[in-house]
Amino acid sequence: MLDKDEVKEAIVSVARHIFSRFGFRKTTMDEIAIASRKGKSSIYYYFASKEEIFQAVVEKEAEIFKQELIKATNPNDTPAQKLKTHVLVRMRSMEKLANFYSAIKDDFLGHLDFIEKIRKKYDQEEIQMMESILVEGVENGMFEIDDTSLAAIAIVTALKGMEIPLFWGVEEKDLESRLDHLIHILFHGVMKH
Amino acid sequence: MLDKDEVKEAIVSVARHIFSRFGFRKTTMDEIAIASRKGKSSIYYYFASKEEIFQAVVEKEAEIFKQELIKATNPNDTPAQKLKTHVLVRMRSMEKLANFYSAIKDDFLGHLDFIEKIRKKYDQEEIQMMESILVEGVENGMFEIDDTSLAAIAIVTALKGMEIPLFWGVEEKDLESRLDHLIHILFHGVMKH
DNA sequence: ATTTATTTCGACTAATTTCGTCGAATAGTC
DNA sequence: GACTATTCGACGAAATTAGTCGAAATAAAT
Repeated sequence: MLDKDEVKEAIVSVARHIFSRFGFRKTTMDEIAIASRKGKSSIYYYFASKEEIFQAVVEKEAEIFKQELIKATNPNDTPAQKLKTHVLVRMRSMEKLANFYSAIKDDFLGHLDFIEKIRKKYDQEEIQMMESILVEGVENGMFEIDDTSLAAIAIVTALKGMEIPLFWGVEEKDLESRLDHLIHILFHGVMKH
Repeated sequence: MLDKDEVKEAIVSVARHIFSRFGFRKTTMDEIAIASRKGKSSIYYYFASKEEIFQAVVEKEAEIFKQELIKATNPNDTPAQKLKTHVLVRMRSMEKLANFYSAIKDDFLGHLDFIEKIRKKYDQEEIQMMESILVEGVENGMFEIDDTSLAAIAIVTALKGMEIPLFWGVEEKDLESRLDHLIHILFHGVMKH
């Protein structure tokens, strides 16, 4: 017999696909069921509601996002290299998510409070990652920062600011050059001279 | 005051955009209204129903398609050139429509009989265009065809067959080579030797 | 084999969404 | 001011959809 979790995984994967195309509101349970080759009631055997499926999808996206950041981190890199890699990988991963987020951006999702929770949790984790890079840089004398905690928050916040144009379809070239600028500014504002 | 037809045009244009993204079923009148910066009732002032808007969109697509074929026709070309141009322009225009058709392909549109009517009308017109090319070719001795009417139907039918892979996402390279083959076959089966 | 637990599904209902209507309000014209 | 053209909010009817329930089917356990 197939493991229950595997079935759930499969449903989430199918649902992610449909949510990416039609957003939350326009995606129906019947569509998810049919695409999963199941009856609608069978879907409810695994998930209590449409929101619960959506939550699983969002959590999976967030987890993949985090893993990509971790995977890209080479422990042997200098802190400066780590910082640059982090920024670049972050944007590349975000681009992959852009479809998904632009599909759901018109749905009113304010009533789904788990989204805010997930966002905060992963925010926190990314800030931790960033801070440990900064701390390492300070320790080996490469960076010069008074309050690494505040600096980490500031940098992550700045990076998040750069997501926004992704979802509103700003020209990519413009985006790349902005990214270069940001990296440049980060480095020359942060490197010991 | 703005002309009534201009407002209708604007609504059709907005609607085309939304239909392309969500298909017929998932597109709501409210969305069309909001995107047109109007109340929903105002839309009904110009169109009697959602179907009527959709019909206008389909007719516009068909008309643009036809105009592109006409525009691409250079009267000074040889019939052989005209035939080749027709085939190429047809596929290029079809590619532009592929989004629209793949968006609505999952909706059950069998109950909208005007679609069939429009299709038939433009079918007829394209066959006429094709036949006049063939006739011209026969008259100046370039082509050798017994029944140009039947031949025109056969060729247009073959071309329509090549639309299908467009909507199901076959590899483009494969498509291009198929197109080359078709043109090649058409010519060497049709040119007087 | 029989019982028990797991999984699927069709049919149904309640809640929501959406179409389309109507009458009133607003703006533009004579 | 009267008259027409246009917009809109509120509403009911119809359709769609989320979620339930019990029964059927399938697999596991005894």
